[in-house]
Amino acid sequence: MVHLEKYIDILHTHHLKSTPLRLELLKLLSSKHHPMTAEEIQKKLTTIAYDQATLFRSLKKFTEAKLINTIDLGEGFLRYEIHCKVHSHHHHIMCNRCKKIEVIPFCISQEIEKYLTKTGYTNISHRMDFFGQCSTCK
Amino acid sequence: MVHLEKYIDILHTHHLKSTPLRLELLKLLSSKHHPMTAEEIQKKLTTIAYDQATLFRSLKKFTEAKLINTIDLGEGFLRYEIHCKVHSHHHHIMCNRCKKIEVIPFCISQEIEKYLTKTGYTNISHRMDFFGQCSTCK
DNA sequence: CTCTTTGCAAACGATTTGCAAAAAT
DNA sequence: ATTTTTGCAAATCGTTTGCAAAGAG
Repeated sequence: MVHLEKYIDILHTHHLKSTPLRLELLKLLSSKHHPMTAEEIQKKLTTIAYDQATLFRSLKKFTEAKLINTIDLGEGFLRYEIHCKVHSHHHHIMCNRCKKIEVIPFCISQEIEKYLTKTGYTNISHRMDFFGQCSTCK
Repeated sequence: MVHLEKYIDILHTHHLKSTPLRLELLKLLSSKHHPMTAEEIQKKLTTIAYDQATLFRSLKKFTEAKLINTIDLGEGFLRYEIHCKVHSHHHHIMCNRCKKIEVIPFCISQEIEKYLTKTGYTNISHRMDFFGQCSTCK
């Protein structure tokens, strides 16, 4: 109970009420710096009872509050990853074969963003994902 | 009839049998260098009768044959664009407000691909999409 | 003639929704 | 006390599938 207060605080700071599921979800996502699917989350979150709909609602709330990032690697479902200042802006590479996901800890969008700014775009954001065969699958 | 032979040829070159839907679909996608949704395609393809399932099957076949590119901008549905050597490798920017999609005619992935190659990845590909407010929506 | 493609209707799977009850602050 | 969150069940929506009939080469 005692060290859950950290997570209660985080939720409150983000204007989210603290509930059993939200605490466990935040704890889980904080422990893994890895984009998890809803299914993976459900398999891990076995200590409490909750409904699937509630999980999706919490994930949406967390995303809106920028507590987590929603990641779409074109798999047909979404992944969720804690939004952490330490690994701030990064990208991912997923292995074509084993589906392992790794972080690419830097970005290279400046040239395109400069081009887009000149073209008249504002408020520019981007998505950039890589795919390839990892060294163990080769 | 006569100038459809061009499209029949293209289909055959790609080992695809020529059918009324495939011809019209190829003609439509060739006329627009723009990533269209299945719904948009259906609204345009009114001269012939066909089933939705057939359309999706044709889109999948075309993609496998690399006649078209399937594009996922995270909208919850896919878009399809003719695969054309003239605009070969490019990316897209979509306006946050009006959803207009424009082509970014160049790429900047070399630095990351070099990094990934060093890390042991082979067969690297990527996805890169930009989002922002366009000049008319500003 | 053989293999591929089609139409139809039903299935899919991730996510969302309506609603009334329960919980958080 | 008020607002938010939950559980349940049903719905949504883009896309896919099984199957037997039709069409292409």
